[in-house]
Amino acid sequence: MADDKALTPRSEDFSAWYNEVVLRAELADYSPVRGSMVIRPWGYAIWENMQRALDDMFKATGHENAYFPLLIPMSFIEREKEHVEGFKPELAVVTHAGGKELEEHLVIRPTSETVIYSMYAKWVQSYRDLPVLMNQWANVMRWELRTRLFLRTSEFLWQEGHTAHATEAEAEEETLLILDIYRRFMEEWIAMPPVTGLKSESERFAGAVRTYGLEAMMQDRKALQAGTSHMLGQNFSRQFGLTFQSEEGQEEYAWNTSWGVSTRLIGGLVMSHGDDRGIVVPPKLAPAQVVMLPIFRSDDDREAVFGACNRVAGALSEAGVRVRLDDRTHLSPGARFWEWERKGVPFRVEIGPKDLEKGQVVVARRVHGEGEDRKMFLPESEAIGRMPGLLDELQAHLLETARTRRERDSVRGGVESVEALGEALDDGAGFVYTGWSGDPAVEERVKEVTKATLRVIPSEEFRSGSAPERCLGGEPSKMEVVWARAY
RNA sequence: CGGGGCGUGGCGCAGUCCGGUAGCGCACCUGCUUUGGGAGCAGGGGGUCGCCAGUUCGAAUCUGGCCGCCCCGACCA
Repeated sequence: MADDKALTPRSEDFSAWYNEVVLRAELADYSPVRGSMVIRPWGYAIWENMQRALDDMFKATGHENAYFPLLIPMSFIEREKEHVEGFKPELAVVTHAGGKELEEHLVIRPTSETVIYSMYAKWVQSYRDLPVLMNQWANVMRWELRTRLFLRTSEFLWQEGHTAHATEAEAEEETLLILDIYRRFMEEWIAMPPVTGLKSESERFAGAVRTYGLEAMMQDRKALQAGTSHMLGQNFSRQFGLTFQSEEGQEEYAWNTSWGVSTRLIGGLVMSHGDDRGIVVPPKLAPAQVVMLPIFRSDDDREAVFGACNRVAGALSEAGVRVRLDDRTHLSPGARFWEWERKGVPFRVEIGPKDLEKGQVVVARRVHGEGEDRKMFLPESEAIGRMPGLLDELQAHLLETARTRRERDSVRGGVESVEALGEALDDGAGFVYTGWSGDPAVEERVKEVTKATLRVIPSEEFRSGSAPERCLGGEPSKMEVVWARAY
C-alpha cells in the first residue's frame, strides 16, 4: 500500500489483511519461538470476556472447573490406538529433565482425555459418583508446520470439558447440550452464527465415536471450525479402567464426552466482523464498549472538557456500560479516532469546546448502515440514556449481517457432481449443500479436485427444504452435507 | 517435508554486483507551536549490518560453513 497507515483491503488480499489487522489492533504478536504467539492485553481482554460468558454457561449446567497437569506420560497417549495415531505427528515431547534423559518421556498435552480419564477411574466407584462433569481452562500444544495467529499456532489456549456418564443416552445428551451451548455462545456473544452438525468419519476426533462440530463462514467465504463436541463412547474408559458398579450391581464402563473451543474464536471474530479500517468487536465482548475522547484547543478548554468527559463516563458506567477515557494529549484527535476504530471499539463519545457551547456530545459509531451518519450529535443526557440500547442494536445488527452473508454465500441444491461443486466454489460459493452417499471415496475425490472438505452433516434446522436425491458421484443420496474450503 | 524469498537502529527499506569511517522514511526523546478524521518546525538518542571462520592494509559488501524467519504446496482446535 502506498499509504502504510491503511490496511491492505480485504478485497485485495484477505490473508494479508488478517495478519495486519491482528498485529495493528494489538491483539497479538509473534513470539521468539516459531508457531507460538503472544496475546496482548487488548486480545486477552476479549478472551477473558469469552471465558467469563462460557464459564457461566458451563456452571449453569452443572459443570465444575478443575486443573490437570501439562505433562502426560507417553504410555498414556499410546493407550488408545486411534488417539495416538491421530496425535503422534503433532506431539511435543520432553525427553530430558534434571540433566538426564527421562526413563519415560513426557508429552506436552495436545488434549487431556488420557490423564483425565485415568483420574476419573480412580475417583469413580459407583453409579452414585456419576455423572462427573468437569471443565478445565488450559494451554495445549500441537506441533504445527504452518501457523497463523489465533487460527493455528502450536500452543493455544482453550477449555476442554470432560464428562463421564452411566449410560450412552446420557452421554449423547451431554454432547448435544454442549453443542447447543457453543452455538448460543457464538450467536449471542460473538455474533458469529455457525452451522452445526455431525462430522464425517474422516473428520472425527481421534478416539471419538462421534464428533459434532460448529462451522462458521468467514468474510472470504471459507469455513472455520469454531468448536467441537465429542461423544467418546467407552473407548477411553475401557483403556483406563473407568468402571462403576451399576444400580443392579454390575460392573460397567462409563460413557465419556469431551468438548472444546479455543482462542481460535478470536480469529473467527476478526474474520466475521472486521472491515478495511480494522476489527469490530461485538459490544458484549468488547473490553471497552465506549471510548471517551476529549478534544480541546487551549488549557482553558481542557479543564471543562475533561470535566464533562469524566461526568459522562461516570454516568455510562453507572448504566452498566464499559467505558474507557482516552486522556492522551500528545496525539491529535484524528490519530486517536483511527486507533480505536482499528481496535474495534463499538462507540466513541467525543467532547470538545464546541459541544460544551451547544450542550451536546458527539456519538460516533464504529459500524453504521447505508445512509446512516457516522456521527450523532446528542444532548449529554440523551447520549447516556440511549447508549445501552445502541450497544444492543449493534450486537443484533452484527449477528443479522453475518447470518445474511452466510445464507447469501451458501448454495443449496443443483450441485450434483464433483466438477459442479468445484465450479460453484470458484464462482464464490462458501457453503455448498449437496447429497452424499456416505462413501469416503467421494470426500477424497472432492478434496483432490476442489480443495474443499466435508465440513458437516447439518443438524435438522440447517438442512435445505427438500432433501437432495443424488450424491456427487451419481449414486443415491443418503444425507445432505455441507462442503467448503476451510481454515 | 518439497519449492521460492529474506536476514542492516523498534518497524519498513536502500547500500552488497564494483571492499574504503552505515544511510533514508516511520516510530521514539526534548522544546515550542498545535489539537473537531492519521499535526508542524527545530534539536536529539539509538545499529557488534543473523552467527562463526577465512581472504584483505581495510569486509554490511568477497569466500566457506552454520542458524533463523517469511511466503507457496501435503496433515490439523
